[in-house]
Amino acid sequence: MKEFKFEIVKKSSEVNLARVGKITTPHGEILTPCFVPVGTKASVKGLQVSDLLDIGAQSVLANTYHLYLQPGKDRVEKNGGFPKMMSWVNNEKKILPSWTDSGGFQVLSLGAAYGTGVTKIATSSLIPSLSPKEKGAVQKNPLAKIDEEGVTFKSIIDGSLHRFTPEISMQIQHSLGADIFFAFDECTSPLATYEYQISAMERTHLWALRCILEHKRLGVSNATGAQQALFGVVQGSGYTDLREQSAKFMASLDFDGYGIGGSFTKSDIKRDVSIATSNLPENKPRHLLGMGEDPIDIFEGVEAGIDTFDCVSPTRLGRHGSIYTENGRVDLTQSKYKDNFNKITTDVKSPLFPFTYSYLSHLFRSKEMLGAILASKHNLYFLISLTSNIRQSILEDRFVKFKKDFCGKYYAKLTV
RNA sequence: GCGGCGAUGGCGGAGUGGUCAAUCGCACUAGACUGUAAAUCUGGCGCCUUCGGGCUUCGAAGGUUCAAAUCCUUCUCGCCGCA
Repeated sequence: MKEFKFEIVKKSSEVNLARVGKITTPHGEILTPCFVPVGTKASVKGLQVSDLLDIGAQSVLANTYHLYLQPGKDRVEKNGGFPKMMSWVNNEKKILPSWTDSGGFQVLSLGAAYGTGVTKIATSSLIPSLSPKEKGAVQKNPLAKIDEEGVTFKSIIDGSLHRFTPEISMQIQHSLGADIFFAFDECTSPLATYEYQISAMERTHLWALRCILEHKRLGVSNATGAQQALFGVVQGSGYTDLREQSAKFMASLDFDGYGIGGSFTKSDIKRDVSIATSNLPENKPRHLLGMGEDPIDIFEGVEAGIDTFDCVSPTRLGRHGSIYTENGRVDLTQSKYKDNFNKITTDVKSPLFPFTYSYLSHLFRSKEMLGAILASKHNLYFLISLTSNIRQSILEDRFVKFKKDFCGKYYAKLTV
């Protein structure tokens, strides 16, 4: 069986940290930079595996907290792991590369952020001037409570209590059977104080050690029998000193690769990711956890030395009626698209190629599920293509021009 | 023709003397969404506004009352029953 491996295929001739790479897993290769579709509950919402193959998806990422709650780790294990369970296979029926997230994001989404409208990206600079949304944030009845040893979650399904520790997250992820999985970490709120960011980061560091020990103790995946790769997660939020400290600590541990996690201030993402990657070993892959709603985040992530991205935005935005176009993001539910009889895209490979704005507008207004499906597939196609084109542009030493051309169009004023 | 019931904002439908520009749902409209609590959520939705408030509304016209979507009279229209 193939072992986990990462090779740098080419370093960018134009941008310091950017590189083209290849991750080898027991279930195949992932060419980087690339975008990883999120299939939280072993389902990329709205899409079949054949759709994912159509649009060039190389791997899929599922979630530990959600699959643990439903259908439960034992059922997933008895299904042969989540990739086999969802038939994440190529045309030769061979299982494809996969990932699981550790539940660390739910520490934020069900904890400090729960019910507040706070997201991991702060729109304004950290503490002094909060956006109205953030000012109005009032925390009540969080579903996640953190202590030094782990996190107690209330089930989002039935309110029952569940305990996650680094060890338990490792055990669950061994049952889920992904090729690559993440250490259990604490994703903090971008609004937390500096003092809190330090204590949370230190806790995440201690948990990282425990994850490595438990992973070694557990050995190969109980679901697949394959050796899984464990990625440590760099924290530190929007503080450069903490990002550096966290990256150096994680780099000192024996991880197979690294996730850059936690919260960011929108304008500082590139700076903070660069600090993290600069302090990580060059010969190991870096994944930017949960980032990619905005194409500029992907460009800047690549410039900051990121190899892989995952993000729920393409499917969530698509379900909610927004699509990416080369001229920017378009909200198909706006009234002006009812009578727009232009084709949405000239790209024959997009699932939206045959259709007019008016038709998609109709699908969303009449609440036909096909609208959400098509838009989700299109958005994933858009981001997967974007990362693939970025890869090609680096190989051909024209990344800077590609970025300029793309962003010039995407961020110009909409004229649809 | 007689009797009964009904007519409320784009639609459905609350309200049956004062706290009603009028609950609520739908539709409409704008916004949000970055390791999925999300096929979701938030705002607006008579007219005007210096956002304090002002103005005109509940089939039509009159009337009672300090006060009417709510009570009375007539009319118009609709539905049901009897001829």
